[in-house]
Amino acid sequence: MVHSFTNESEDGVLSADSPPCNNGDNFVLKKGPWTSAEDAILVDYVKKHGEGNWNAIQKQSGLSRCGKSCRLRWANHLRPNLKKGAFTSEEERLIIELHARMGNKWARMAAHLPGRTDNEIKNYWNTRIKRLQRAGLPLYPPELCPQSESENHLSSPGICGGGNKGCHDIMQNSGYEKHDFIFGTLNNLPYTPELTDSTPNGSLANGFCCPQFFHFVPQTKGLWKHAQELDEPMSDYVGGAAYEATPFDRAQKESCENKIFQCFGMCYPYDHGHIKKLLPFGVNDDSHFMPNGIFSASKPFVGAVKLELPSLQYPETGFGFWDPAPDSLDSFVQSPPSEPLPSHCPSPRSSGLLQALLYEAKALSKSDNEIFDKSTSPNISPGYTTGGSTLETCSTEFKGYLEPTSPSNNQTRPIFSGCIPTEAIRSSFDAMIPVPHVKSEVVEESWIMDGERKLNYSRPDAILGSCWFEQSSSPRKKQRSVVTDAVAALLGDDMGWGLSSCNWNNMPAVCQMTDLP
DNA sequence: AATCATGACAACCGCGCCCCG
DNA sequence: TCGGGGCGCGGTTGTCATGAT
Repeated sequence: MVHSFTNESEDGVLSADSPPCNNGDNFVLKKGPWTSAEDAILVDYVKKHGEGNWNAIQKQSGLSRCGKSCRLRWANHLRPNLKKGAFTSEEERLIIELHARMGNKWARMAAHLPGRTDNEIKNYWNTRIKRLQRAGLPLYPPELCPQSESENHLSSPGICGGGNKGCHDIMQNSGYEKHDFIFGTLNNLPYTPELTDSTPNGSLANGFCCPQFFHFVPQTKGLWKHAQELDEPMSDYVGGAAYEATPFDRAQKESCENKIFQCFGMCYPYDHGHIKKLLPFGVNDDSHFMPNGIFSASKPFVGAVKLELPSLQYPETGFGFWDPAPDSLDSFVQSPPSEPLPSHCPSPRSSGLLQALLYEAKALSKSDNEIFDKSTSPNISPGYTTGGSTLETCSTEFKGYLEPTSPSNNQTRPIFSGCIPTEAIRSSFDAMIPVPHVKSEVVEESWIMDGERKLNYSRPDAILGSCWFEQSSSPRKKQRSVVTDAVAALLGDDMGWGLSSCNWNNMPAVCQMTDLP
C-alpha cells in the first residue's frame, strides 16, 4: 500500500479523485496505513478526551487524519480490550447464530462479541461464505432454519449451495440478510428423535429445512423488521412444539412450510397427510424425485433415504449445537449431533470422524486391499466396526434404531454406502458409518436431462469420483479446488454440518458439469 | 528451488442512513 | 427543514501463506 498525502473526501477517505477534505485551513489529511506515532497520538487523545467528536481530533491533536479515519482506527485497532487473532470456536458458533438471527448486521453482531469488530466479523463471514459455497455446503447448521419470507420460488434447480452461482450472488447480496428463521433446536430445545410429526415444521422442517433448500431472497421487510427489532437474546428462540407463540412465529412457520413445499415442487397449502406419502425419497419410485424438486430423467434415483430414521441422541450434553469450528476437532469428534437428524446421516461426528480417520490411516498402512474390499463390499456385515469403541457404539445404536423404524430396510440407503470418493475417503466413510444390512445398489452420479449431463450433487461421490475429473473441462486447478474445498469444508470447520448434518441425498442437487466453480 | 496461482485475511474506501442541534 | 457528525455496511485492495507446477 502506498502512503499518500492526497486529497481526502468528506469522510476522511483520501483519494486523488475526491475533493479536498481539510479542516478549513487547507490542511491536507493523510490516508493509508497508520504509523505507530499516529496511533500514539490518537490513543493519547482518546485517553484524554474520550471517544467521539472524532473530527476534533485532527484539529486538537494535529493528527493528519480525518475524523472517520480516526474513528475506524480506534475502533478496529486501538480500542482497548480488542481481541486479536483467530476466532475461537465459541465465537464462530456465536457468529453463525447471530448471523442467522440478524443477517449482515455486523455492528450488532460485534456487540455480542466483546473485543471483536464488525469488520472482523464481516471478513470472517465473507470468507466462510466463500469457503462453504465453494464446497457446496449450506451456510447454516440445521438448527438455524432460515426461511425466506418472499414467494420467490425455485428459480434455479440448484437451490442453495452446490456452487450455484445464482445462489451465491443472492447470498452476497444484501437481500439475504433479512431472512426469517425457524430455530428448531437451539440451546434449550429438547431433542426429539421422534419423527412422526409429518408437518413440515416437524420432521420436514428438521429434515429438509436445511439451508441448501433455502432461497435467500429479499424479505417482506415488515415481518423481518419486527423480528429484528426484537433482537432478543438467543434464549428467546423457539422451536418444536412451543414454536407458534406469536403471530410472527406463525408467519414464519407458514413461510417455512411454504418454502419447504416449494422445494419439493408442491403446492401450498398442502395436505399434511400427504407429505409422508411423498417425501421419503424412493417412496415415489416413479418420479425419481430429487431433493431439489427435479426428477431424474433416466434411471430411478436409488439413493433414497428413508426419512423416518431416527438419529443418535446425546442427552449427556443437553446442548446439541453444531460446532463449526475448524480448530475444534475434539469437539467435533465428541460433540453431539447438531440436530434431530431425521432421515439422514448417522452422524459421522457421533461415530468419531477423527477416530475413524486415524484408524483408517493405520488400516491403510497395513493393507490397502483389505480396506478396499471392505469399503466396496456389496454387503457389509452388521457387526462390522472399525474397531473403535465409539464406532462400535455408533454401530450398535444405528442398528438399533434403524430396524424398527424402517420396515423395509432395503429401502433404507446408508448415507455413504454408495459413495465412491477417493479410496481413503471412501474407506474412511465406510469406517465411520457402520452400516447393517447394506445392499449393493447402483448409484447414479449424474444423469442426462434436457440433453445435458447433470452432476448429481446429491452424492458426494459425484464430486469426488473420478468421473468428475475425467469429464470436466475446467482447468485442473479448478477441479482440484472443488474436491479439496469439499473435503476441506467437510473435514474442516464445516465438518459438523458437512458430515453430520448434511444429508448427502439432500445436497444441492443439480449442477451442470460445465458450470462449476 | 523457483515460480505461479489461489485463498485467507486485514485494512481501507465509498456511500448512505440516522441522529441531533 | 437542513446540515454536520457519527456510524454501519458493502465492496475493494493489498499482503501474506500455501500448495501446485
